[in-house]
Amino acid sequence: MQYRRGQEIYAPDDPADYWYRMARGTARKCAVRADGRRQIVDFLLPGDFFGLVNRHEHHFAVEAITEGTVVARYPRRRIESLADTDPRVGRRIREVAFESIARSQARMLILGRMSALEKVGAFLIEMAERRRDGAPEQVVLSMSRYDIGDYLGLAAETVSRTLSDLRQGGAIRFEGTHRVRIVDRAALEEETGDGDWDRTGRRHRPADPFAALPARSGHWGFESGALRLPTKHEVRVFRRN
Amino acid sequence: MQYRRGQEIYAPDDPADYWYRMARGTARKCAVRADGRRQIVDFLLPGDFFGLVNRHEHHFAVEAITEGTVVARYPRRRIESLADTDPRVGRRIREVAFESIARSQARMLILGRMSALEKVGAFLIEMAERRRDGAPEQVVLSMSRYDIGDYLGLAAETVSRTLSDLRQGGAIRFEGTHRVRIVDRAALEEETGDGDWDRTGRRHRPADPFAALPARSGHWGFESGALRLPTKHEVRVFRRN
DNA sequence: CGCCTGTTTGACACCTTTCAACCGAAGTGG
DNA sequence: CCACTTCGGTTGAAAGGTGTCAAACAGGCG
Repeated sequence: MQYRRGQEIYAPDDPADYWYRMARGTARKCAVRADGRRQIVDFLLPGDFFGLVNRHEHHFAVEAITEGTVVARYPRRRIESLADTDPRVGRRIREVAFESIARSQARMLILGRMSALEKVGAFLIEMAERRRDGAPEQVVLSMSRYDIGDYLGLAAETVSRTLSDLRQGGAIRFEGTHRVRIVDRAALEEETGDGDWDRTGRRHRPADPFAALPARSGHWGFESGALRLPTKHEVRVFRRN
Repeated sequence: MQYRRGQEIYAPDDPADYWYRMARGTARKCAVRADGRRQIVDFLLPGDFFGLVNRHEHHFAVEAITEGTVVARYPRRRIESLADTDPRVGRRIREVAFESIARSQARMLILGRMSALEKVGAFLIEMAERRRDGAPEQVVLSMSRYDIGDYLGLAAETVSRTLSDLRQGGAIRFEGTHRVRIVDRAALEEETGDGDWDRTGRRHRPADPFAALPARSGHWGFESGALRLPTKHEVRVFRRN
Protein backbone atom coordinates (compact mmCIF):
# COMPACT_ATOMS: atom_id res chain seq x y z
CA MET A 1 0.00 0.00 0.00
CA GLN A 2 1.20 3.51 -0.79
CA TYR A 3 0.42 6.63 1.20
CA ARG A 4 0.67 10.35 0.76
CA ARG A 5 2.31 12.77 3.13
CA GLY A 6 0.19 13.04 6.28
CA GLN A 7 -2.10 10.19 5.33
CA GLU A 8 -3.25 7.83 8.03
CA ILE A 9 -2.10 4.22 7.75
CA TYR A 10 -4.28 3.15 10.61
CA ALA A 11 -6.23 4.93 13.31
CA PRO A 12 -6.61 4.13 16.99
CA ASP A 13 -9.60 1.85 17.50
CA ASP A 14 -9.17 0.53 13.99
CA PRO A 15 -9.60 -3.23 13.92
CA ALA A 16 -6.14 -4.77 14.18
CA ASP A 17 -6.52 -7.14 11.28
CA TYR A 18 -3.08 -6.60 9.83
CA TRP A 19 0.52 -6.46 10.79
CA TYR A 20 2.69 -4.06 8.84
CA ARG A 21 6.20 -3.58 7.62
CA MET A 22 7.59 -0.30 6.41
CA ALA A 23 9.01 -0.66 2.93
CA ARG A 24 9.83 2.91 1.92
CA GLY A 25 9.48 6.31 3.52
CA THR A 26 8.88 7.32 7.12
CA ALA A 27 5.87 7.26 9.42
CA ARG A 28 5.04 8.24 12.98
CA LYS A 29 3.14 6.24 15.55
CA CYS A 30 1.45 8.63 17.90
CA ALA A 31 -1.31 9.57 20.30
CA VAL A 32 -2.95 12.95 20.62
CA ARG A 33 -4.96 14.41 23.47
CA ALA A 34 -7.99 16.60 23.25
CA ASP A 35 -5.94 19.60 24.41
CA GLY A 36 -3.50 19.10 21.56
CA ARG A 37 -0.64 17.49 23.42
CA ARG A 38 0.85 14.81 21.25
CA GLN A 39 3.33 12.05 21.93
CA ILE A 40 5.09 10.25 19.11
CA VAL A 41 5.82 6.77 20.33
CA ASP A 42 8.01 5.72 17.45
CA PHE A 43 9.29 6.72 14.06
CA LEU A 44 8.91 3.91 11.56
CA LEU A 45 11.72 3.53 9.07
CA PRO A 46 12.19 1.05 6.24
CA GLY A 47 12.41 -2.48 7.61
CA ASP A 48 10.47 -1.75 10.81
CA PHE A 49 7.50 -3.88 11.73
CA PHE A 50 4.53 -2.26 13.40
CA GLY A 51 0.94 -2.80 14.37
CA LEU A 52 1.70 -5.93 16.41
CA VAL A 53 -0.93 -6.13 19.13
CA ASN A 54 -2.97 -8.73 20.94
CA ARG A 55 -6.24 -6.92 21.05
CA HIS A 56 -8.60 -6.45 18.23
CA GLU A 57 -7.96 -2.75 18.14
CA HIS A 58 -4.93 -0.55 17.80
CA HIS A 59 -4.04 1.97 20.45
CA PHE A 60 -2.22 4.49 18.34
CA ALA A 61 -2.45 6.24 15.04
CA VAL A 62 0.19 5.68 12.38
CA GLU A 63 0.61 8.37 9.78
CA ALA A 64 2.91 8.68 6.81
CA ILE A 65 5.43 11.49 7.07
CA THR A 66 6.94 11.40 3.60
CA GLU A 67 5.17 11.48 0.29
CA GLY A 68 4.96 8.07 -1.30
CA THR A 69 5.44 6.02 1.85
CA VAL A 70 5.08 2.32 1.03
CA VAL A 71 3.91 -0.24 3.54
CA ALA A 72 3.55 -4.02 3.31
CA ARG A 73 0.47 -5.39 5.04
CA TYR A 74 0.08 -8.94 6.36
CA PRO A 75 -3.23 -10.45 7.49
CA ARG A 76 -2.78 -11.04 11.17
CA ARG A 77 -4.67 -14.29 11.41
CA ARG A 78 -2.76 -15.86 8.57
CA ILE A 79 0.58 -14.89 10.02
CA GLU A 80 -0.45 -16.25 13.37
CA SER A 81 -1.52 -19.60 12.01
CA LEU A 82 1.65 -19.68 9.95
CA ALA A 83 3.61 -19.11 13.14
CA ASP A 84 1.82 -22.06 14.68
CA THR A 85 3.02 -24.40 11.97
CA ASP A 86 6.43 -22.99 11.14
CA PRO A 87 8.64 -22.43 14.20
CA ARG A 88 10.93 -20.11 12.27
CA VAL A 89 8.10 -17.68 11.73
CA GLY A 90 7.20 -17.74 15.40
CA ARG A 91 10.79 -17.19 16.36
CA ARG A 92 11.11 -14.27 13.99
CA ILE A 93 8.01 -12.64 15.41
CA ARG A 94 9.34 -13.00 18.91
CA GLU A 95 12.61 -11.45 17.82
CA VAL A 96 10.81 -8.49 16.33
CA ALA A 97 8.71 -8.09 19.44
CA PHE A 98 11.67 -8.28 21.81
CA GLU A 99 13.52 -5.80 19.68
CA SER A 100 10.59 -3.47 19.97
CA ILE A 101 10.54 -3.87 23.73
CA ALA A 102 14.23 -3.07 23.95
CA ARG A 103 13.76 0.05 21.85
CA SER A 104 10.79 1.21 23.87
CA GLN A 105 12.60 0.80 27.12
CA ALA A 106 15.66 2.56 25.83
CA ARG A 107 13.44 5.48 24.97
CA MET A 108 12.18 5.67 28.52
CA LEU A 109 15.68 6.51 29.63
CA ILE A 110 15.66 9.38 27.18
CA LEU A 111 12.20 10.64 27.97
CA GLY A 112 12.53 10.37 31.70
CA ARG A 113 15.98 11.47 32.65
CA MET A 114 17.63 13.52 29.97
CA SER A 115 18.04 17.23 29.36
CA ALA A 116 17.02 18.77 26.06
CA LEU A 117 20.61 18.77 24.85
CA GLU A 118 21.02 15.10 25.67
CA LYS A 119 17.70 14.19 24.12
CA VAL A 120 18.48 15.84 20.82
CA GLY A 121 21.97 14.37 20.80
CA ALA A 122 20.61 10.91 21.44
CA PHE A 123 18.02 11.41 18.75
CA LEU A 124 20.60 12.33 16.13
CA ILE A 125 22.69 9.31 17.01
CA GLU A 126 19.66 7.04 16.92
CA MET A 127 18.68 8.31 13.50
CA ALA A 128 22.24 7.90 12.28
CA GLU A 129 22.38 4.32 13.54
CA ARG A 130 19.04 3.34 12.12
CA ARG A 131 20.01 4.27 8.60
CA ARG A 132 20.62 0.97 6.94
CA ASP A 133 22.22 2.54 3.88
CA GLY A 134 25.69 3.36 5.11
CA ALA A 135 26.77 6.99 5.56
CA PRO A 136 26.54 6.93 9.34
CA GLU A 137 27.40 10.58 9.86
CA GLN A 138 24.78 11.75 7.41
CA VAL A 139 21.45 12.13 9.12
CA VAL A 140 18.29 12.78 7.17
CA LEU A 141 15.44 14.13 9.26
CA SER A 142 12.36 13.62 7.16
CA MET A 143 10.14 14.74 10.02
CA SER A 144 9.41 18.27 11.15
CA ARG A 145 10.76 19.92 14.28
CA TYR A 146 7.31 19.47 15.78
CA ASP A 147 7.53 15.74 15.19
CA ILE A 148 10.96 15.58 16.77
CA GLY A 149 9.70 17.56 19.73
CA ASP A 150 6.75 15.27 20.25
CA TYR A 151 9.05 12.31 19.96
CA LEU A 152 11.42 13.61 22.62
CA GLY A 153 8.92 15.28 24.90
CA LEU A 154 10.10 18.77 24.02
CA ALA A 155 8.62 21.84 22.43
CA ALA A 156 9.49 22.27 18.79
CA GLU A 157 11.15 25.57 19.65
CA THR A 158 13.43 23.82 22.10
CA VAL A 159 14.43 21.32 19.45
CA SER A 160 15.28 24.11 17.06
CA ARG A 161 17.25 25.98 19.68
CA THR A 162 19.14 22.89 20.75
CA LEU A 163 20.09 22.03 17.18
CA SER A 164 21.38 25.57 16.79
CA ASP A 165 23.43 25.16 19.96
CA LEU A 166 24.92 21.91 18.71
CA ARG A 167 25.77 23.54 15.44
CA GLN A 168 27.41 26.52 17.06
CA GLY A 169 29.23 24.18 19.39
CA GLY A 170 30.70 22.36 16.44
CA ALA A 171 29.10 18.99 17.06
CA ILE A 172 26.99 19.01 13.90
CA ARG A 173 26.61 20.90 10.65
CA PHE A 174 23.49 21.63 8.68
CA GLU A 175 23.33 20.66 5.04
CA GLY A 176 19.83 21.90 4.60
CA THR A 177 17.07 22.09 7.17
CA HIS A 178 16.39 18.38 7.12
CA ARG A 179 19.91 17.13 6.60
CA VAL A 180 22.53 17.07 9.33
CA ARG A 181 26.14 15.98 9.26
CA ILE A 182 27.61 14.75 12.51
CA VAL A 183 30.98 16.43 12.82
CA ASP A 184 32.00 15.47 16.33
CA ARG A 185 30.29 12.18 17.00
CA ALA A 186 32.29 11.46 20.12
CA ALA A 187 30.95 14.66 21.65
CA LEU A 188 27.40 13.66 20.87
CA GLU A 189 27.87 10.15 22.15
CA GLU A 190 29.39 11.12 25.44
CA GLU A 191 26.81 13.80 25.70
CA THR A 192 24.00 11.32 25.64
CA GLY A 193 25.82 9.08 28.07
CA ASP A 194 24.97 6.27 25.77
CA GLY A 195 27.23 3.77 27.44
CA ASP A 196 26.79 5.31 30.83
CA TRP A 197 23.54 3.57 31.59
CA ASP A 198 24.54 0.49 33.47
CA ARG A 199 25.15 -1.37 36.64
CA THR A 200 23.07 -1.72 39.68
CA GLY A 201 20.60 0.75 41.00
CA ARG A 202 20.71 -0.47 44.55
CA ARG A 203 22.08 2.84 45.75
CA HIS A 204 19.83 5.82 45.48
CA ARG A 205 21.08 9.16 44.45
CA PRO A 206 20.94 10.69 47.91
CA ALA A 207 23.20 7.92 49.14
CA ASP A 208 26.13 8.87 46.93
CA PRO A 209 25.90 12.61 46.52
CA PHE A 210 29.47 13.14 45.38
CA ALA A 211 29.58 10.44 42.73
CA ALA A 212 31.12 11.33 39.39
CA LEU A 213 29.81 14.79 38.69
CA PRO A 214 30.47 16.24 35.26
CA ALA A 215 33.65 18.27 35.39
CA ARG A 216 32.79 21.91 35.88
CA SER A 217 36.30 23.06 35.09
CA GLY A 218 37.17 24.91 31.91
CA HIS A 219 34.78 27.09 30.02
CA TRP A 220 31.81 26.03 28.03
CA GLY A 221 32.36 23.90 24.99
CA PHE A 222 33.07 20.40 23.95
CA GLU A 223 36.84 20.35 24.09
CA SER A 224 36.81 18.04 27.08
CA GLY A 225 35.26 15.25 25.04
CA ALA A 226 31.80 15.22 26.54
CA LEU A 227 29.38 18.03 26.01
CA ARG A 228 28.80 19.68 29.29
CA LEU A 229 25.54 21.46 29.89
CA PRO A 230 26.33 25.17 29.82
CA THR A 231 24.77 27.30 32.50
CA LYS A 232 22.10 29.76 31.60
CA HIS A 233 24.48 32.67 31.42
CA GLU A 234 26.95 30.82 29.29
CA VAL A 235 24.24 29.84 26.87
CA ARG A 236 23.09 33.39 26.52
CA VAL A 237 26.56 34.65 25.78
CA PHE A 238 27.05 31.67 23.54
CA ARG A 239 24.04 32.41 21.43
CA ARG A 240 24.97 36.00 20.84
CA ASN A 241 28.25 35.12 19.18
CA MET B 1 14.32 -18.27 43.80
CA GLN B 2 13.83 -15.99 46.78
CA TYR B 3 15.42 -12.59 47.24
CA ARG B 4 15.95 -10.11 50.02
CA ARG B 5 15.06 -6.47 49.94
CA GLY B 6 17.41 -4.67 47.56
CA GLN B 7 18.95 -7.85 46.24
CA GLU B 8 19.79 -8.05 42.56
CA ILE B 9 17.86 -10.62 40.53
CA TYR B 10 19.98 -10.00 37.50
CA ALA B 11 22.47 -7.36 36.46
CA PRO B 12 22.96 -5.65 33.13
CA ASP B 13 25.43 -7.60 31.01
CA ASP B 14 24.45 -10.75 32.83
CA PRO B 15 24.06 -13.64 30.41
CA ALA B 16 20.38 -13.83 29.50
CA ASP B 17 20.01 -17.54 30.11
CA TYR B 18 16.66 -17.34 31.85
CA TRP B 19 13.27 -15.84 31.52
CA TYR B 20 11.51 -14.90 34.72
CA ARG B 21 8.09 -14.59 36.24
CA MET B 22 7.36 -12.68 39.42
CA ALA B 23 5.62 -14.92 41.94
CA ARG B 24 5.51 -12.80 45.10
CA GLY B 25 6.71 -9.35 46.05
CA THR B 26 7.80 -6.40 43.94
CA ALA B 27 10.90 -5.61 41.92
CA ARG B 28 12.19 -2.75 39.81
CA LYS B 29 13.81 -2.93 36.40
CA CYS B 30 16.15 -0.03 36.03
CA ALA B 31 19.24 1.61 34.60
CA VAL B 32 21.60 3.94 36.41
CA ARG B 33 24.09 6.40 35.06
CA ALA B 34 27.49 7.22 36.41
CA ASP B 35 26.24 10.58 37.64
CA GLY B 36 23.52 8.91 39.70
CA ARG B 37 20.53 9.55 37.47
CA ARG B 38 18.34 6.51 37.49
CA GLN B 39 15.39 5.47 35.38
CA ILE B 40 13.06 2.72 36.48
CA VAL B 41 11.70 1.12 33.36
CA ASP B 42 9.11 -1.04 35.04
CA PHE B 43 7.80 -2.24 38.34
CA LEU B 44 7.38 -6.00 38.38
CA LEU B 45 4.37 -7.29 40.26
CA PRO B 46 3.15 -10.85 40.84
CA GLY B 47 2.30 -12.45 37.50
CA ASP B 48 4.58 -10.28 35.41
CA PHE B 49 7.10 -11.86 33.06
CA PHE B 50 10.45 -10.24 32.61
CA GLY B 51 13.92 -10.76 31.22
CA LEU B 52 12.67 -11.56 27.72
CA VAL B 53 15.40 -10.51 25.31
CA ASN B 54 16.97 -11.65 22.09
CA ARG B 55 20.55 -10.96 22.90
CA HIS B 56 22.73 -12.96 25.14
CA GLU B 57 22.88 -10.17 27.67
CA HIS B 58 20.37 -8.17 29.61
CA HIS B 59 20.28 -4.41 29.33
CA PHE B 60 18.87 -3.55 32.70
CA ALA B 61 19.22 -4.49 36.31
CA VAL B 62 16.31 -6.06 38.18
CA GLU B 63 16.27 -5.70 41.94
CA ALA B 64 13.88 -6.92 44.58
CA ILE B 65 12.06 -4.15 46.39
CA THR B 66 10.30 -6.13 49.09
CA GLU B 67 11.79 -8.64 51.49
CA GLY B 68 11.12 -12.20 50.45
CA THR B 69 10.46 -11.53 46.78
CA VAL B 70 9.94 -14.83 44.97
CA VAL B 71 10.71 -15.31 41.30
CA ALA B 72 10.26 -18.29 38.99
CA ARG B 73 13.09 -18.82 36.56
CA TYR B 74 12.82 -20.64 33.23
CA PRO B 75 15.80 -21.71 31.11
CA ARG B 76 15.52 -19.66 27.99
CA ARG B 77 16.72 -22.24 25.52
CA ARG B 78 14.29 -24.85 26.79
CA ILE B 79 11.36 -22.48 26.61
CA GLU B 80 12.32 -21.51 23.10
CA SER B 81 12.54 -25.07 21.88
CA LEU B 82 9.27 -25.79 23.64
CA ALA B 83 7.74 -22.88 21.76
CA ASP B 84 8.99 -24.40 18.52
CA THR B 85 7.10 -27.61 19.15
CA ASP B 86 4.00 -26.39 20.97
CA PRO B 87 2.22 -23.52 19.20
CA ARG B 88 0.32 -22.61 22.35
CA VAL B 89 3.55 -21.78 24.13
CA GLY B 90 4.72 -19.63 21.26
CA ARG B 91 1.40 -17.86 21.17
CA ARG B 92 1.54 -17.19 24.87
CA ILE B 93 5.01 -15.74 24.63
CA ARG B 94 3.92 -13.44 21.86
CA GLU B 95 0.97 -12.32 23.95
CA VAL B 96 3.24 -11.51 26.86
CA ALA B 97 5.62 -9.65 24.59
CA PHE B 98 2.88 -7.61 22.93
CA GLU B 99 1.44 -6.78 26.30
CA SER B 100 4.81 -5.53 27.37
CA ILE B 101 5.07 -3.38 24.25
CA ALA B 102 1.68 -1.86 24.91
CA ARG B 103 2.63 -1.07 28.49
CA SER B 104 5.96 0.46 27.48
CA GLN B 105 4.34 2.66 24.91
CA ALA B 106 1.64 3.76 27.28
CA ARG B 107 4.37 4.84 29.64
CA MET B 108 5.93 7.01 26.98
CA LEU B 109 2.79 9.10 26.97
CA ILE B 110 3.24 9.59 30.67
CA LEU B 111 6.95 10.29 30.61
CA GLY B 112 6.84 12.58 27.64
CA ARG B 113 3.81 14.75 27.92
CA MET B 114 2.41 14.86 31.43
CA SER B 115 2.81 17.23 34.33
CA ALA B 116 3.88 16.01 37.74
CA LEU B 117 0.28 16.00 38.95
CA GLU B 118 -0.86 13.94 36.00
CA LYS B 119 2.06 11.56 36.30
CA VAL B 120 1.40 10.78 39.93
CA GLY B 121 -2.32 10.45 39.30
CA ALA B 122 -1.71 8.05 36.45
CA PHE B 123 0.70 6.11 38.60
CA LEU B 124 -1.81 5.65 41.39
CA ILE B 125 -4.44 4.46 38.95
CA GLU B 126 -1.99 2.10 37.30
CA MET B 127 -1.04 0.59 40.63
CA ALA B 128 -4.68 0.26 41.58
CA GLU B 129 -5.50 -1.51 38.32
CA ARG B 130 -2.57 -3.86 38.48
CA ARG B 131 -3.58 -5.25 41.84
CA ARG B 132 -5.02 -8.60 41.04
CA ASP B 133 -6.46 -9.10 44.51
CA GLY B 134 -9.56 -6.94 44.37
CA ALA B 135 -9.79 -3.78 46.48
CA PRO B 136 -9.28 -1.43 43.55
CA GLU B 137 -9.27 1.75 45.59
CA GLN B 138 -6.67 0.44 47.98
CA VAL B 139 -3.22 1.12 46.65
CA VAL B 140 -0.15 -0.36 48.29
CA LEU B 141 3.07 1.37 47.33
CA SER B 142 5.79 -1.06 48.30
CA MET B 143 8.40 1.13 46.68
CA SER B 144 9.98 4.29 48.02
CA ARG B 145 9.26 7.81 46.84
CA TYR B 146 12.63 7.74 45.15
CA ASP B 147 11.56 4.68 43.20
CA ILE B 148 8.33 6.34 42.19
CA GLY B 149 10.21 9.43 41.14
CA ASP B 150 12.64 7.46 39.01
CA TYR B 151 9.72 5.62 37.50
CA LEU B 152 7.91 8.80 36.53
CA GLY B 153 10.89 10.95 35.67
CA LEU B 154 10.43 13.18 38.71
CA ALA B 155 12.41 14.07 41.79
CA ALA B 156 11.36 12.19 44.89
CA GLU B 157 10.53 15.50 46.53
CA THR B 158 8.16 16.33 43.71
CA VAL B 159 6.41 13.00 44.17
CA SER B 160 6.00 13.66 47.85
CA ARG B 161 4.69 17.16 47.26
CA THR B 162 2.28 16.01 44.61
CA LEU B 163 0.89 13.28 46.82
CA SER B 164 0.38 15.88 49.51
CA ASP B 165 -1.44 18.09 47.04
CA LEU B 166 -3.71 15.23 45.99
CA ARG B 167 -4.44 14.47 49.63
CA GLN B 168 -5.25 18.07 50.44
CA GLY B 169 -7.32 18.27 47.30
CA GLY B 170 -9.40 15.36 48.51
CA ALA B 171 -8.54 12.94 45.72
CA ILE B 172 -6.72 10.46 47.97
CA ARG B 173 -6.19 9.63 51.62
CA PHE B 174 -3.15 8.20 53.32
CA GLU B 175 -3.51 5.11 55.43
CA GLY B 176 0.16 4.99 56.26
CA THR B 177 3.06 6.19 54.19
CA HIS B 178 2.91 3.29 51.78
CA ARG B 179 -0.82 2.80 51.67
CA VAL B 180 -3.18 5.10 49.78
CA ARG B 181 -6.92 5.04 49.45
CA ILE B 182 -8.38 6.57 46.31
CA VAL B 183 -11.26 8.74 47.43
CA ASP B 184 -12.17 10.56 44.25
CA ARG B 185 -11.19 8.23 41.48
CA ALA B 186 -13.02 10.20 38.83
CA ALA B 187 -10.89 13.22 39.61
CA LEU B 188 -7.72 11.18 39.26
CA GLU B 189 -8.87 9.57 36.05
CA GLU B 190 -9.86 12.74 34.31
CA GLU B 191 -6.72 14.29 35.63
CA THR B 192 -4.55 11.81 33.82
CA GLY B 193 -6.58 12.25 30.67
CA ASP B 194 -6.58 8.50 30.47
CA GLY B 195 -9.21 8.31 27.81
CA ASP B 196 -8.16 11.51 26.19
CA TRP B 197 -5.33 10.03 24.19
CA ASP B 198 -6.82 9.26 20.87
CA ARG B 199 -7.55 10.07 17.29
CA THR B 200 -5.33 11.27 14.59
CA GLY B 201 -2.25 13.39 14.96
CA ARG B 202 -2.37 14.85 11.50
CA ARG B 203 -2.82 18.35 12.80
CA HIS B 204 -0.01 19.89 14.75
CA ARG B 205 -0.64 21.91 17.80
CA PRO B 206 0.11 25.28 16.18
CA ALA B 207 -2.50 24.56 13.56
CA ASP B 208 -5.42 24.40 15.99
CA PRO B 209 -4.55 26.84 18.73
CA PHE B 210 -8.06 27.19 20.11
CA ALA B 211 -8.91 23.50 20.27
CA ALA B 212 -10.53 22.22 23.44
CA LEU B 213 -8.60 24.00 26.13
CA PRO B 214 -9.21 22.96 29.70
CA ALA B 215 -11.82 25.22 31.22
CA ARG B 216 -10.08 27.97 33.09
CA SER B 217 -13.24 29.11 34.77
CA GLY B 218 -13.88 28.65 38.46
CA HIS B 219 -11.19 28.59 41.07
CA TRP B 220 -8.64 25.90 41.69
CA GLY B 221 -9.80 22.51 42.80
CA PHE B 222 -11.44 19.42 41.52
CA GLU B 223 -15.05 20.45 41.56
CA SER B 224 -15.22 20.65 37.80
CA GLY B 225 -14.52 16.96 37.49
CA ALA B 226 -11.03 17.11 36.12
CA LEU B 227 -8.15 18.35 38.18
CA ARG B 228 -6.92 21.49 36.65
CA LEU B 229 -3.29 22.38 37.09
CA PRO B 230 -3.22 25.19 39.62
CA THR B 231 -0.97 28.12 38.87
CA LYS B 232 2.11 28.69 40.92
CA HIS B 233 0.47 31.21 43.16
CA GLU B 234 -2.56 29.07 43.78
CA VAL B 235 -0.42 26.13 44.74
CA ARG B 236 1.46 28.20 47.23
CA VAL B 237 -1.70 29.42 48.87
CA PHE B 238 -3.07 25.94 48.65
CA ARG B 239 -0.22 24.36 50.51
CA ARG B 240 -0.35 26.79 53.38
CA ASN B 241 -3.88 25.80 54.27
C1' DC C 1 18.77 5.52 72.96
C1' DG C 2 21.25 6.79 68.69
C1' DC C 3 21.95 5.76 64.01
C1' DC C 4 20.18 5.26 59.45
C1' DT C 5 16.98 5.35 55.83
C1' DG C 6 13.16 7.47 53.97
C1' DT C 7 9.52 11.26 53.95
C1' DT C 8 8.00 15.87 54.07
C1' DT C 9 8.31 20.70 53.52
C1' DG C 10 10.57 25.20 52.31
C1' DA C 11 13.29 28.43 49.45
C1' DC C 12 15.48 29.34 45.44
C1' DA C 13 17.63 28.52 40.81
C1' DC C 14 17.13 27.25 36.27
C1' DC C 15 15.68 24.72 32.32
C1' DT C 16 11.96 24.44 29.38
C1' DT C 17 7.65 26.12 27.83
C1' DT C 18 4.80 29.68 26.18
C1' DC C 19 3.76 33.59 23.58
C1' DA C 20 5.43 36.35 19.87
C1' DA C 21 7.53 38.07 15.82
C1' DC C 22 10.03 37.40 11.71
C1' DC C 23 11.65 34.86 7.80
C1' DG C 24 11.91 31.70 3.82
C1' DA C 25 9.88 28.28 0.81
C1' DA C 26 6.11 26.34 -1.51
C1' DG C 27 1.57 26.54 -3.39
C1' DT C 28 -2.49 29.17 -5.32
C1' DG C 29 -5.08 32.25 -8.01
C1' DG C 30 -5.59 36.51 -10.46
C1' DC D 1 4.56 37.23 -13.02
C1' DC D 2 3.32 38.71 -8.66
C1' DA D 3 0.43 39.30 -4.47
C1' DC D 4 -1.30 36.35 -1.04
C1' DT D 5 -1.61 32.55 2.03
C1' DT D 6 0.12 28.75 4.61
C1' DC D 7 3.41 25.99 6.80
C1' DG D 8 7.57 25.19 9.02
C1' DG D 9 11.86 27.00 11.10
C1' DT D 10 14.39 30.22 13.93
C1' DT D 11 14.98 33.44 17.53
C1' DG D 12 13.67 36.50 21.57
C1' DA D 13 11.59 37.53 26.13
C1' DA D 14 9.01 36.34 29.96
C1' DA D 15 6.68 32.95 32.97
C1' DG D 16 6.31 28.85 35.33
C1' DG D 17 6.95 24.04 36.64
C1' DT D 18 10.27 21.15 38.48
C1' DG D 19 14.95 20.23 40.30
C1' DT D 20 18.24 21.13 43.78
C1' DC D 21 19.76 22.10 48.25
C1' DA D 22 18.66 22.06 52.90
C1' DA D 23 16.53 21.07 57.25
C1' DA D 24 13.33 18.83 60.23
C1' DC D 25 10.89 14.76 61.25
C1' DA D 26 9.38 9.82 61.61
C1' DG D 27 10.13 4.93 61.90
C1' DG D 28 12.95 0.74 62.33
C1' DC D 29 16.57 -1.70 64.49
C1' DG D 30 20.76 -2.96 66.84
